[in-house]
This record gives sequence, C-alpha cells and structure tokens, in this order.
Amino acid sequence: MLELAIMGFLYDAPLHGYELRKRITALTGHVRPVAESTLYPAIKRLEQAGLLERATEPGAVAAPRHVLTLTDDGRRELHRRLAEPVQRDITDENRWFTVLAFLRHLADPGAQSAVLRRRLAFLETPSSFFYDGDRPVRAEELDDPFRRGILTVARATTEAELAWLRATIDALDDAAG
Amino acid sequence: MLELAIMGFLYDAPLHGYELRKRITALTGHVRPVAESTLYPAIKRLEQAGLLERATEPGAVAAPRHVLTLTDDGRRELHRRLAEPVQRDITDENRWFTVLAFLRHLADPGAQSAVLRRRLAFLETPSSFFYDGDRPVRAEELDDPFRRGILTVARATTEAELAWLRATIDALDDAAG
DNA sequence: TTGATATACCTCGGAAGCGATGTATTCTCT
DNA sequence: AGAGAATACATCGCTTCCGAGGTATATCAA
Repeated sequence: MLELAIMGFLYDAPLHGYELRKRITALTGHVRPVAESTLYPAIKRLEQAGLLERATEPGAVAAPRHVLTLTDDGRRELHRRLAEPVQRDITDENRWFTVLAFLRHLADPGAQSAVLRRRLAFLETPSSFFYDGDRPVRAEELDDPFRRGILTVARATTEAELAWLRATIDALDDAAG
Repeated sequence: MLELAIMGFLYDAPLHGYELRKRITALTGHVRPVAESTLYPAIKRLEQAGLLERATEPGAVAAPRHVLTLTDDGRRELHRRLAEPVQRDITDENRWFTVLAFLRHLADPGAQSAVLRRRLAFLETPSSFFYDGDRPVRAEELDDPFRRGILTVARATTEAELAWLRATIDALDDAAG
C-alpha cells in the first residue's frame, strides 16, 4: 500500500523523500500515519527493485536531498498494480482508497471500470459482521449499542459507495463506448 | 487488533483456536482475512504473556482441541486496551470497529462514553485527503472522479458515524447519571 | 477403497511496519 | 550569540503478519 502511494505520487513528478512523506501524510496520515522508518526502507526497496532512481541534489533549505524518479519499470509496475490489484486492495478500505487515489494513472476507461467492478462485486456480496449461526444479524436486532453502531456506519458507507460506483462505472463505460 | 479480538471473544466463553478463527473471520474476515499462521502465533504470544491458558480436550469431530480460557490477567488487559486504546485504534477504521465490537465488556457507561468521545474528537477535527497547498480540497472541486469518490464516501461515513456517536454518547451519559 | 472435505493444529521464512534514536544543516526568533 | 524549529535522511531492534507448506483424524460419497 505504501509502495503504491510512493509510485503514485512519483508518477506525476520526481520528488524527494521528505516531500513524499508530506504528501503521503496528507493523503492517509490522519487515518494511518506513515513513520519515516517505514518510508525510507520502502524507498530503498523500490530502488533495489529498479522501480525508481535517486539523484542527490544540494538541499534547497538544509541537508542534501535525494530526488526520486520513477523508472520505466516503475511506471509499468504501477500500472500493473492498479489494473490488477490483489484482493486485499479491493476489500480493505485503507488500501482501496489508495488504489482510488491513483486510478486516474490507468489512462484506459475500460481498465478503470474493470477495477471499480471488482469493488462493486465485493460490496454486492452479502456479508455481515455478526452472525447467529449462519444467519446474518441486522442492526435492529442487536442489544449491544456499539455493535449496532458498526452495522449502522457500515451500511451508510456501503450505500454511499454503491451509488458512486454505479454512476462512475456508467460514465466510464459511456466514455469507453 | 487481532489480540484484542481474541481476548474479546474469550471474555464471553472459552473457545478452541479453530472456533475462534471462525468467529474472527465472521467479524472482520470479509474486509481483512485472518490467516491461521497469524492466529496461532498470536495465541501463543498471549499464552506466554499469561493472558490465556490452554487445556487439551479430545476433539469432538477430529483432532484434539486446545480450549483457550482468558485468565484474570487477560481480563484486566482486555479492560485496559478497551478503556485506553492507542491512537491508531481510534483513527484506523478496521481497528476502531474491533474496539467497538467488544466495548460492551467495559461495563461502566462513563468509561464507554470516554472512548466514544475520543473517536468523536478525531472525527470532528477537520481533515481531508487532498490539499492545494494547505487548503483542503472539496469533492466538488476535483476533476478526478476517483478522488471525488474517496471524498464522497468518506463524507457519508463520517456523517453517519457522527450522528450515531452523538446519540450514543448522550444515552450513555444519561445512564451514568 | 479411494478421494475429497472438514476439523484441528503447527512451523518456517520473509515482508512490512513502528518507536526510538542518531546525524547534519539552515533559518528564525530572542 | 544561543536556542529552537524545520529540513532532510537514515539505522536498529522489535513486533506483527502472511503465504506456503506440513501433520493428523474423522466423515461421507463415488
């Protein structure tokens, strides 16, 4: 997920690590903060995999910067991860939001629509958080106010996302012809 | 998060690992599946920390079961983690839902209300996913339909949760007197 | 009788993440 | 002149998690 965000930001323009961190913090930091000790090893991993290159520049304000540029392999890898996300990127909201944040880099509306359809299929599959045996329990049946809250919030999220997904898939499919 | 779920389920009744896995899968499995190779080491960690005990029983159907029971220390630890969650348990929706799923074990309405207030404070803090410099960007301003989706869904979730939180906090504070 | 399925548990290697800590430089305020 | 904050990068040890694979028993259908 972090690697996806790094590649997604670098796709637009080369950045140095510190700036990258600020962008990632703005994107997901309030929900899931990114530690420097997570970011720098991730950059190193991507560099060793040949997905990005670093060039040292004198620091504009302080210490020297390592400006990171996505390689052609890196661009291909980003496209691959956006076009064929692993299932966890589809089901886990944090990961899914990261995919969405960069899905525009997948220029083809048909490919974008296909990714949204996977999320749609996941949300349309009946599922619950709580079961009485095999039977899913509805919010109204629960005595526990906290578990009721989980179901209430999840339902509101799902409904809003389904509406958005259906409208956006339609628009993309119109654009794809 | 996983440890919290294990302790939360065992708080009600002793269970063996396989049954525990089914319950955790029902709770969060569709969003974030739990691998056996994650569950069993977690059980071992909790056992070594003295938070649960295991007793071997002949298997009802197949291989022998290890029935897990929460110790007094385990009950205290669960209370501690529910009453004073780390900040990530408050901000990360997956973790927060796990806290909510077992918050009823914290018998005191005042303590429950205090935890909900922390989530309320987090949701009331203005934050966005996208910024133009320091200024948060609203959904309507975005050309990117995918980023617009993120903001649309996040807003619906936040509004539903705020309404539920305020109503539930009021009810708890009435109960606490 | 053979194979599939469900039950039930476990280990290993590696990936990924985090808190704590360290090292420099430059700018700004007092 | 000195302190503090911001910039900029990095390592270390630890925990958590996952995929792949392994072991064994019981049930049931072909």
